[in-house]
Amino acid sequence: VTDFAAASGIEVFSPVSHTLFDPAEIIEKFLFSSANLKNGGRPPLTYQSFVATAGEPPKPVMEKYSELPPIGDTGGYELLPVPKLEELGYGDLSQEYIPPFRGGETEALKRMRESLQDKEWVAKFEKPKGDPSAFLKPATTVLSPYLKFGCLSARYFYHCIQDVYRSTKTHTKPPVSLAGQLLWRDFFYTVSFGTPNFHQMEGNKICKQIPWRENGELFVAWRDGRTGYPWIDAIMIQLRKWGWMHHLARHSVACFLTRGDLYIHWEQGRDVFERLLIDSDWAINNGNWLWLSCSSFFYQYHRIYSPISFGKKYDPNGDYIRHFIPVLKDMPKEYIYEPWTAPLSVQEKARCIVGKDYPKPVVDHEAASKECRKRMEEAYASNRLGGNPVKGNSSNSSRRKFSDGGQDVPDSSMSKQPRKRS
DNA sequence: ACGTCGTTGTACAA
DNA sequence: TTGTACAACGACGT
Repeated sequence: VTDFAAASGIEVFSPVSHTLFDPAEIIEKFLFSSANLKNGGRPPLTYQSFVATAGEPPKPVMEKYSELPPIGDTGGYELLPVPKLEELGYGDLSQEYIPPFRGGETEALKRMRESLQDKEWVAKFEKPKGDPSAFLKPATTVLSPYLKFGCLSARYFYHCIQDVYRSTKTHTKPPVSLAGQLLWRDFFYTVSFGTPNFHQMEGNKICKQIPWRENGELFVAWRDGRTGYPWIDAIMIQLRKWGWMHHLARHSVACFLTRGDLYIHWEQGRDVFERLLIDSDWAINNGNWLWLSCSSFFYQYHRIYSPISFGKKYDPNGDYIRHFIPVLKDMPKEYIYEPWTAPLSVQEKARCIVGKDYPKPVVDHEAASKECRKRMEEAYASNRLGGNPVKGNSSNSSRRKFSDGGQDVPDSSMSKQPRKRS
């Protein structure tokens, strides 16, 4: 677009303002950090090294906007109206269920202020401790869609959080703190910017090469919330209806689809999230799928979320499941996470016959997860044998590409390539 | 070359 | 609530 505009005499102004930091600058700084003189321009691949390199984010350029900035010289091209939903390919979605979130900057600022008002909550925020089954009042801010669409400035949000911290005695710290969540966002932007083919397994140097299984039937069951595991299905139905689920709920279903149970390619799950999430973000979505599938960033593939016990520990009564899967609403809590174990008389009384009103489980979690662990072990072993020279042996060929500005520099048509501030 | 440490597993014991 | 086995990865920094 930039090239086209330049060739057509259209003025282009691209400040870095969507993220806290300029990803290109972070990569540059990391290159010269003492321990990494020979890293070849690779972005920092751990959160810690990212935070250490990044330091404190710059202040927002402005805190108040009295009007939209003027549109520059369009070089004689006419301005088109904002496209309609149908033109964006969303005409087929029915409107029978209205999701609880509203768009826009006014809504974003209101939502942010409501969250930040509870200073103790902000100061004590710890991401892994949230309750993924909370849906009446979500355990997080749900500001991600507003950040994604530019309704809320990440820097403004960050500095408002810092203001709250200044007014409290103690506060949590990155990576778990609320401010730490914004740093995670920048972490994924930076790695995605500096990694060719970040959004796929093939040709992605930081991604484990894993022979995922093709299985259309299992994939569709997962996508449509028909796996027979109520916890998994409720999450996928919430995704379809709300376009949003709690972070740990996303973990549950992503693990289930990939290394935990179905052993299906993370790119397939990524596509579903990309399409249905109201906060879907190229860098963050791909980054988290790489993470959860143990393809990059995180490698403890024997740590598998249980589709039964994980949800149960937050919501033993199964209220979340009952809300999103009404057919299960009268299933006694003893069986709601495993309805196929309920005696037939119980199923009849609950008016929910497993296999008829609600699906039988598509896989046996015990057996499937065991098989997945084995497959992951094999995949990792073959990666070590040189299937994917992530490190070591072919150091030159794999590293030079980042630094010499050649063909493998991130494709500007794919990544949201930040420009230097002008 | 090697030690440290990593936002978010589970089941079980104490 | 905290600690342990399970079985053991890789980025980073010294």
